[in-house]
Amino acid sequence: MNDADQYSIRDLADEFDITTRTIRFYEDKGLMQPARDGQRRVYSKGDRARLKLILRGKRLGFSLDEITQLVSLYETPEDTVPQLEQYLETLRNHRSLLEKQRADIERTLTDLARAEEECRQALTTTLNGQS
DNA sequence: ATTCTGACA
DNA sequence: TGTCAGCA
Repeated sequence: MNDADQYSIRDLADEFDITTRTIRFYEDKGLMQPARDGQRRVYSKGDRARLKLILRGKRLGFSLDEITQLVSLYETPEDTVPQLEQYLETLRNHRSLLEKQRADIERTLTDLARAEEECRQALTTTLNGQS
């Protein structure tokens, strides 16, 4: 089911070490729209490239929503400038999200350190009182 | 044998 | 995303 530029869902699943379920999952999310041979899904080289992009986005920590934006860009090699600008915006939004999460983590860390210190003091105070 | 859709102890 | 079911 291969050789030319046609791939079965299994060909892609094996190639990218993912399950066929995962590929269908991405399709449900609108990330891919493979051709059909009756009910069977038939993937082109373009579909394979798209899946590659989806997987790359996932590795970079992008949400499926962000990946959807990135994939849509790939689908239109035409207007380069607008694409790059949109891509840049997606990257900025992602950076913004990560920085917010980092800020939240740091805040939680300081709160944790404070609680820990209060706990230590309460503990030593109690021990002193008992001895 | 393999894929597909739908569903969820 | 896994998995099981009931089809084709």
